[in-house]
Amino acid sequence: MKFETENNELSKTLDPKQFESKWYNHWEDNKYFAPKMGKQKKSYCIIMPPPNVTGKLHAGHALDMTTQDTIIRFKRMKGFKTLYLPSMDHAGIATQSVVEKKILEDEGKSRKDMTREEFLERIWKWKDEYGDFITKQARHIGVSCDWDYFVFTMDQGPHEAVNKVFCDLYNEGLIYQSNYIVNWDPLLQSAISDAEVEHKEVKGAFYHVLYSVKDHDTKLEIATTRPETMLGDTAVAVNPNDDRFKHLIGKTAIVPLCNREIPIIGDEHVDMELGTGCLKVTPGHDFNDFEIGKRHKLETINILNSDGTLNEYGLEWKSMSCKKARKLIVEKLKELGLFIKQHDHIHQVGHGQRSHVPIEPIVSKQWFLNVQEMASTAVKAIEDNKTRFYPKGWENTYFSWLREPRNWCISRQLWWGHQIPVYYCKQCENKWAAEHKPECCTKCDSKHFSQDPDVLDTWFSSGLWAFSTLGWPDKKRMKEKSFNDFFPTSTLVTGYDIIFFWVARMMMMTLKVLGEIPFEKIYIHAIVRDKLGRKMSKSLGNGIDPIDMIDKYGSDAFRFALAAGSGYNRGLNLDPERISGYRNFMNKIWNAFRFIHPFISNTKSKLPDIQTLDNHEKWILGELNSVTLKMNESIEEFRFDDACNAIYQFVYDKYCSWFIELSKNVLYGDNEKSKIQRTSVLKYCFREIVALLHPISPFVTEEFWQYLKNDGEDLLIAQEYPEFDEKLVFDKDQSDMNHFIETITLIRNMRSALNIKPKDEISIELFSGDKELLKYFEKNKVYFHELARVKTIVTANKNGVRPPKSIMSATTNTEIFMPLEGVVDINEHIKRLEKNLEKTKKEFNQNDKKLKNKKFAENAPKDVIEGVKKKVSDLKQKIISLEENVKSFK
RNA sequence: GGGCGUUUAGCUCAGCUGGGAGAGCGCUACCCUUACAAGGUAGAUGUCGGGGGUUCGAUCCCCUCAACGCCCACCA
Repeated sequence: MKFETENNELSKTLDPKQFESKWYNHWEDNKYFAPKMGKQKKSYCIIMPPPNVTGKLHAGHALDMTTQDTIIRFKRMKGFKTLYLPSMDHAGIATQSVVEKKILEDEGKSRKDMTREEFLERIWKWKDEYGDFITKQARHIGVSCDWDYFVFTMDQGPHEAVNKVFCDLYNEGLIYQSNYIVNWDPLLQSAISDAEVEHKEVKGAFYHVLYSVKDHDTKLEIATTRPETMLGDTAVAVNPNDDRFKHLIGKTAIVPLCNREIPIIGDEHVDMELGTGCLKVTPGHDFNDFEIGKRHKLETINILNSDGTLNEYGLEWKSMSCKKARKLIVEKLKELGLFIKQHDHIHQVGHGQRSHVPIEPIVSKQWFLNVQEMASTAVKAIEDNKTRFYPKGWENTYFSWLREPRNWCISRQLWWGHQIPVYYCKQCENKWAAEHKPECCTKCDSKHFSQDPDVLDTWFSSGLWAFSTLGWPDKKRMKEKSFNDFFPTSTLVTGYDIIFFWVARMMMMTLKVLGEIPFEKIYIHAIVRDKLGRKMSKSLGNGIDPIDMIDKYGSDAFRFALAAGSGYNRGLNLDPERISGYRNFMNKIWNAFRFIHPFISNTKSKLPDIQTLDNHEKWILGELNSVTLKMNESIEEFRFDDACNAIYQFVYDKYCSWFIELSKNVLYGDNEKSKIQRTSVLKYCFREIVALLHPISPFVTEEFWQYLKNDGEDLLIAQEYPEFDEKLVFDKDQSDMNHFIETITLIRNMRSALNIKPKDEISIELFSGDKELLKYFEKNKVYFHELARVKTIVTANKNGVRPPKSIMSATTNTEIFMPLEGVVDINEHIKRLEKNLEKTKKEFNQNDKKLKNKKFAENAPKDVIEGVKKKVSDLKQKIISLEENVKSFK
């Protein structure tokens, strides 16, 4: 027992470091995380959204993992066969950049100085070295995943899944190669998908330039934000309904600078109101223009190199960046007198999600996945409630992405990733897809063939994650991993920022490949921000490092803070102060435990016979029972905030503040029988508290369990989760106790207001119309002394004679009189009484008015009317007694 | 340009299908009372963003305005 000091006493403060890693190792080493069939005879599976291999645990991961682990531990205790499957993503672009940068820094070598094989070897080496850093950190969070199931997206299993799916979709014609305009990231020098483009507001300008018309003396004024792309213009377009220009359709315009002759065409797309009504068409570098180009069979000219600089079409500006060229070209146009004017223009420009540089629309040969049909199937699955979003509102985000999908560009010009399994024969120009590297060409048997150099978008393999992690497509592996038990998985837990990156794609791919939904529920949690609601970022330096927090406050407190902030909200503003608050909470529980510890060692954990329970015991068990219900319901529907509040309040306000305090008298008293009974109730409640809390804060609760468990009982992680019990509902005891608490609080309030020293004892007289309640007070005389230092107490019916010259206060059903003793500031007391009176009268009037309102009486439901009636009569009584007391002093 | 969301105590937020507003932290006063000062007891504070409407009754429903935030959209 590590907590005991030299004197064999438990230390006053809880030190999480004493047991966190101890318990994690113990759980892991003894296979407590492995799926095991429990009483539910059903399984429950969550797949961890794979963190990037380059990653360091950030607050978002911590929230992700905490909510997942809470659900898993809850379900495990409920008796489900649970699997929390840990995984990791190769994160193509991110990882390749990191490693490239590192090699450049260390050795001054770029990727181009190496062969593909050499480079990949280096990445794998890097991955082996740093790759499981994040999984080590995850253990500090306490994730109860079965590490035997760990999968990396580049492992053999997922690789086979990727290849199989690719080939099937290819053979079905859904994966195709096409020359199409794509988002080109000039820094990565790769195509990226639409989802990876972020639009940012950029201050630019409209440049007005003159194009001359061949054999015609008019000049066309064209407005553009990108004058440099005129070098790739292959048409000028006007709206065919535009009277200003329609006579020019069919004529030829001449592009300045390169003097290319291009047709003037009519296209409805041109907005007559915008710019000058004349549009330069650059099919090679603009999405709209590309479409126009297709419609009019225009030539497509690519004026850019893969790094975003101008190529030979750039003439004298060749090899310059677009930005630089733009400036010089504008100057040149000015010289030539072709420049009219420019004015500022703020517009949205696409930037690479990873590289943060402006993306260039470029026409290139890429692989695409036709998602049209898959998308509508995925929409339907949610519409039909086959899978549900929690909170439901996120459906809209999902739908908005899937209802107008553009085909997914899945090829990336990178080396790190799943290489596209398409092969090209050098002999016969055959092209085919194959799951396994072929021996020879499928047509001509030639051994001279090459594989497509591109790799797949990282999200392609992630899209298969719901089933490739469980062994698919290999029958043997699927059996080993109990595929049939765990697929479809139960709940997907993730942030809203990847609803379309990941959730939508898993839905599409899984429905397509297996014809089933990937998961039954989708819980979308908040995005973690700093306490001011700002995104955590490196540049702001406002990031919260989970490991720091765990170090400072303990994993349990950190987890509790995250859970307490998680419900159906979209943002979680994490303030370290809060974590520290919950650290205090953990310490509070610890000290409650320290108090009961000496009494419970020889006590049974079993609940005593209900018949023998006294009022206070029934009360606490009733309260415990409600909390149990609340916790079960809340976790079930992902309202972790409610669950945390419920247990927090129970522990602080019920168990510690009242039950333990009320128990002292019993425990230090002489009645052995009551003592034993009270001890077992204290212990029983504490065991339940610890069990209820375990899914949220696993370490400290497991530690407590060691002191609480019976001989032969397993660890807490393997115990059953408490359930609501109808036998433990005690309404009468609950309401009596509430009156009691109210009365005690009021007496304390009076003491405090009158500046009576905490140690001084007082006498009081209680008047009430409720005989039962008076009896209850009589029975609890001793506690008035314990809790409010009341020396003598007299109870009387409300018709009794009030003591003269007494300080008075009242709840709605009890009047409290405190005879004057010593020097008390009467004026102060009268002031207080009058304030109270005013407040009570106001409340009375409000309710009375309502009652007198005919329409209220006609329309309001009976129970509401009854409630108001009762309130009015109680308040009236209270007013009378307050007034009398005021009078007695005047 | 579309869509979504937020606006409740000093701060961060809860308030389910309408019956008179809550929590945590912070703050104030008094207490080192033998579980806990990472604590105890008591206390203060809100025109529930503005305006209008429906209703006997609105923080909750409808309309409108405002502020802030997020997402989507092909850069004329």
